[in-house]
Order: sequence, then structure tokens, then C-alpha cells
Amino acid sequence: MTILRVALDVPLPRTFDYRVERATPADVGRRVVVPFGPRKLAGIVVEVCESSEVPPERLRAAHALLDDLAPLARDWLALARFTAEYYQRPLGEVIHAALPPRLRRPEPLRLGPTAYAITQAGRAAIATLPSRSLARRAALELAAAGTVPADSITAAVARDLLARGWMEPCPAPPRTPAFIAPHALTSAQAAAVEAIRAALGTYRACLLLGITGSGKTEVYLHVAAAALARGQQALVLVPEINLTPRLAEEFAARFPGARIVTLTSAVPDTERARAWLAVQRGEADIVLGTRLAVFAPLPAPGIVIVDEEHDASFKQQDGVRYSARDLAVFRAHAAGVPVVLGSATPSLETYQHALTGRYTLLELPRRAREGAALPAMRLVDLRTDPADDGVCASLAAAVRARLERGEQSLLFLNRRGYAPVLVCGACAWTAGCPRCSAHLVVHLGERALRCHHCGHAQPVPRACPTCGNVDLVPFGRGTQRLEASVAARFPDARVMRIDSDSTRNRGTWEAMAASIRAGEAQILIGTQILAKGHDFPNLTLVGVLNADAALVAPDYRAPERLFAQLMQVSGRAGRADAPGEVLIQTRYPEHPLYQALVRHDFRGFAQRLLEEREQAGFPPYVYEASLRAEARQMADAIAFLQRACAGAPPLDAAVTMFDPVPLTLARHNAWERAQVLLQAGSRRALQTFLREWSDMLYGAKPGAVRWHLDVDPLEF
DNA sequence: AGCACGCCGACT
DNA sequence: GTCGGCGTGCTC
Repeated sequence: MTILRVALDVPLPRTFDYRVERATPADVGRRVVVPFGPRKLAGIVVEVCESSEVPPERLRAAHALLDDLAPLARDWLALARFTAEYYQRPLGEVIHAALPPRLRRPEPLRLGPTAYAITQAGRAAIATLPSRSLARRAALELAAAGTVPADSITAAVARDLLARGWMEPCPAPPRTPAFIAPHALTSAQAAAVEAIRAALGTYRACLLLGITGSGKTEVYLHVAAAALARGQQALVLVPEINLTPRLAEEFAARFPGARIVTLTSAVPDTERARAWLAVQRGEADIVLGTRLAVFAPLPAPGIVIVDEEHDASFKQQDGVRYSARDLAVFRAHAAGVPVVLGSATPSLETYQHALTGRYTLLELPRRAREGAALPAMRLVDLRTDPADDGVCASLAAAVRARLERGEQSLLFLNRRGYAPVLVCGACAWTAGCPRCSAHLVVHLGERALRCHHCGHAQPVPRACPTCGNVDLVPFGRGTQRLEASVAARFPDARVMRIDSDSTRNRGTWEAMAASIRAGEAQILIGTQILAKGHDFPNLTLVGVLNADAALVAPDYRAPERLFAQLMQVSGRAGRADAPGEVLIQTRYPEHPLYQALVRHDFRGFAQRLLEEREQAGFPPYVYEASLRAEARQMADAIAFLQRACAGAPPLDAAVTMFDPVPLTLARHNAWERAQVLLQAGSRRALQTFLREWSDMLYGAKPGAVRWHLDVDPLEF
């Protein structure tokens, strides 16, 4: 009897065996539809074997092996298997999380052809087409000149021309990607490119450490070109979905004739499935995307690039909690190709590897553009120059000077809304979210209180619900409030606020960026969203308003995030010929973080943080994992964790287990959350422990508690 | 995770 | 008398 071992998208830590008429090892990686209880599910064959541990009478027959997809390659399955083992999740869950949504469903995927060619009849028909048949004529003329990619004509036209026999499906045309290098590399860029190019064909991890404007992208482009020249593909991961269109355009402009595929969650399902299949068939030269693109089924990756590798969004925060950056390194290692991790402010984990020589350190110490200086960083002491409506006198003067010179200023405040808290002036009541342990944020425009963690919204109350006082005071400052006070202070200036509220509707952000570049705004007020990606050549001043808040955060990663954020936002200043200036308002100008920042000294800052981490026993000197529990009542979550700890397998000496504690944001979406932290000096010891513990946890009944393991957690 | 089965309250 | 509440148990 032939048995299929099938990975299914269920939260059970095992595969399932099914009877099948005939199957061979070549069927491994194929999609299969199987009965599962009363349901019908799509799974992936991970093994074909002759016998099963399951008693024969319990084995059911598989419904059908599908061939809408070429079998998933062995190296892809190995990546999925590694992910499942490392992050302690069932293989089926990992495989299905890595597949595009359309391929998770049991219905066979029916996609039209990828390209069309013209027929003899079609050639003859061009001349006879009525003049009003514009779309059909255009399609036929395109086809007469070569082939028509399916995505360049509408489905209706394609159907019509196929029905008339004027066009026929054909395979995607062969590509001859070229590479355009319009200007010479700086010597640092050239050295980096050379080092990476020399490593092509072997595994090598490189940290490309380069400040904003040092031309990391140019290095990516050149090494991608080198991989393409070997007949291989490039995989490029970026943190932000907003950054993909621009980067895709940039790659397209530089690689004429290449097929560049974007894989992000913003790509509609059908297109994503089509793109995924094109990648699998080897029709994509460059795959560009967010963290999920790390699972793109490239047949012959030649290089893997992770831009802004320190960015927390590479870590998936639900479901399979993988780090796309770490998987990118694993993938490069397994494929025997170089991986480039680029950042101005790398994660301490990566930086530490570069210091020990495990990763190759490639540095771009200067801005690439001739004469473009680093911005001058100044700390403004709020104790001697107090803020008035959030902005101190020296920053206000600097803004005024920009207005007079016709240049732009950016005021950076990483806090959306009007005010972060609403307080009762009489009894000190504050408006809290009913579902989260967080304050509701005042949004004045919509006259609403909103929770930034769960999305809960309610009208602003007229009076205090506890004492009836009508004097409710918005306390603190968000971008909306800053916008209002700045507009009042500079009544003749054009002020524009950029945050995820003002850019809600898609497309607006691109439009806003264009109008900023066109000079429609003189003072920009923005959050994080402004710090990334777009360059504004006329922007010469960045003012940072409330950075100190992050200095007192309980999270030990807060300083490194703050440093990265401030480096990134200061990189917005003075990119073109005009020199930039960055003013940071602070009450702690002597703080080592700010001192390192004004010197643009990431390496000094990182060295210091690494010493602190080593002293305190934090990553990268230890490896961490946490068991989290969520329940309606905190007591239930804690009790679950206590039981889990009591029943845990014996601890290796290298592994330390801490007591259950509530998360920093203890209540989220009406779930009370707690966790047990594990630290270990050895990754292997931690993995061994987690494997046994998770077997045990999957075996126990959780009751009303939801739980998961997070390996290399970023949130506490 | 689904989905069914299984026993106890308010409705045609 | 039944529709349906969600507790618990299973899925090759």
C-alpha cells in the first residue's frame, strides 16, 4: 500500500497519512486534497512511503493529487521544515503560511496563460479590423511584434481574440536582462560590490553598514546584476510595504528586459498566485518584497539581500512568528549563496556577528554624492530653552530661517492623534480602552477617542464618567495638536501633517510625497512614516520633539530602536546640495545615546550597548524564547503558565526559566496576556528544551487559554 | 483551527 | 415541543 504523508494547515504538531492508489517520490511537494474529519482540505505531500504507524482501518484515501502547481522543490520544503522546527510550529502551518492564499484552498488553481502569441489568422485580421476596435487592434499589433504578457491586456480582449483564433497561448518569452550603471561607484561601494561578487556561488553573510545616502541601494543593484549574469535570481527583502513600489521602479529602470516580481500582502490574491508561480518557473529575475517574500520559490537564487535588516517588521508577530531576516540567512546558507544585510544601524545581533568575523563587515562611511555632507546634529537643552507648545525657541528660530530661505522643515513627533490621554481636571480619571490596558488617544478631527492597539473608537465624552465634571483636558501632544499649534505660530506657512491617519487612503501618500517635493508644504509634521524611503531635496531641517520618552521605556531594546529611528529621520535632512541640520529637543543632552548620535557614531554606540548587554545577560549574549498565554482572566493565564512550568522537562544548566509575568501591554483586545521568559547560553540547549516542552504543551488541554511560543521574541 | 456532538434555556 | 448556547473532543 502506498501512503502519502501530508502536511495540513491545522495547529497539530504532526503530519497525516492517507492511502493513495499510486504515488512515487516525485510526488513529494505536490498539492493534495484530502478528507479531514468532516472537512476537505488542501495539503502538501511531504513524504511518500509504504507503511504507516496509523492502523490501516483509520487511514482514509486521499481525494486527489493536484497538478496546478509543480511540486514544491526539496530546498523549499527544507526551508519550511527548518522554520517549523526552529519556531516550534507544525510543518503544515508553516507551509501554508508560506504559500500564497490561493494555494491554501482545496480548489484547483485555474490561471490563464501567462502570454499570448499571434496566429496567421490574427496577422491577416489586423488589416480588416474596424477602426473602432482599438483595444483588439492594440493587442494584435503588440502580439505581431512579439508576445503579449497576459497582464498587459484585459481578460475580455484576450477571450475574444482567443475565440476568434487570432491569438494563442504561448510560454512566457525568454528574457535578456541587461543592467544599466549610469555612474561610477565610489571606492567604498566598489569595494563592497567586489567583496560580495567574489563570494557568489558560496555562502557568505555580509553586513553592509552604510549611513543614509551612502548608496547601499547601488550596491544591491550591482550585486543583483552579478547574480543575474550567472543565470541566477536575486531575492530582495525590504521592511515596509510602502517601499516596494519605489524600489521595484528603481530596479525596473536599471534592469531593462528583466522580470521583476513584487511579493507583498498588498498584491491581490490572484496576482500573487500568478507571481508566485512565475517565480517558481524561473520566470522572475528579481523578487522583491516584504518578509513573506523570504518564502518565494526561487529555483536558483544567486543572492539574498535584506535592506534595513534591523527593522522589527521582519519579525512576524502572529501565527508562525518567524524572522524573515534570520530565515534569509538560513536560506542563503542552504543555497550556498551570499546574503547582504544592509543598514545604517544594524541590529546588535548582526553587528556582533560582524565584529567576531562570522559576518563580513563592509562599510560605506560617506555619503555617495560628491560634497553631500552629513547633517549637523545639535542637542537643544529643554531645561534652558523650554518648549512652548512643544517647540523650543531655538527650533522655532531654525524653522523661521528655513521659511525665509524657502527651504523645508520637518518636525518629527512619533505620536499620532491630538493628545495621547484625556484627563478629568477634577478627579484625575483618564480615558482607558475597554479592551486594552492602554489610554485612548484623542482624535479631535473625528471627535473620537481611539485605541491605537485594538482600533476601538468611541465619541469624546462630554463629562467625566466618574465625577460628572465637564472639564476634560486633552493631556500631552500628538501630531494633530502640533499641527494646530505650529499653524498658529507660523500663520503664513503651509503646514502639512504626514502620519498614518492623514495618509489613510492608499495612493495619497505617493501624492503627498510628490506635492511635498513640488514645494507645496513648508513645514512638515510627521511620524515614523516620514522617516523612511522618500527623499525631499529641499528639506534642510529636522526637529525631533519628544525623543526622551523612549529613553525611559522598560524594553531593553528601546535605545537601539530610538537610535535607529533618529538616524533614519536625520537622514531626511540635507540630501541635495543644501546642508542639513538636525535639532533634537531633550532634557538629557549629556545622555550617551545622544552624544553618540551627534557624532554619527553607530559603532561607538553599539559597542557600549553590547557591553551593557553582556553585563546584564541579554541578547546577543543569550538566546531567548517565551511562552505566552492569553485568557479572559489574568489569573487563568498565569495559572496556565505556572502549570506549564511545573510540568516542564528538566532544565538544562544552560537554560534559565523566569516566573510568569503579565506582558507590558497586559490586556489586548480583551485578552489578558502573560508570559514566561527563557534565556539560554546555548541555542542548541534552548532548542532541545523547547522541542520537548512544546510536545508536552500540545499534549495538554489548554482549557480557555490560548498559548504560543515565541522564539527570539522582540515584544515583551 | 474548524466542526460535530451534546446536553440545558426562551421562542414559533 | 424545537432553535441554539458554547463546553469538550477529534481530526490520518
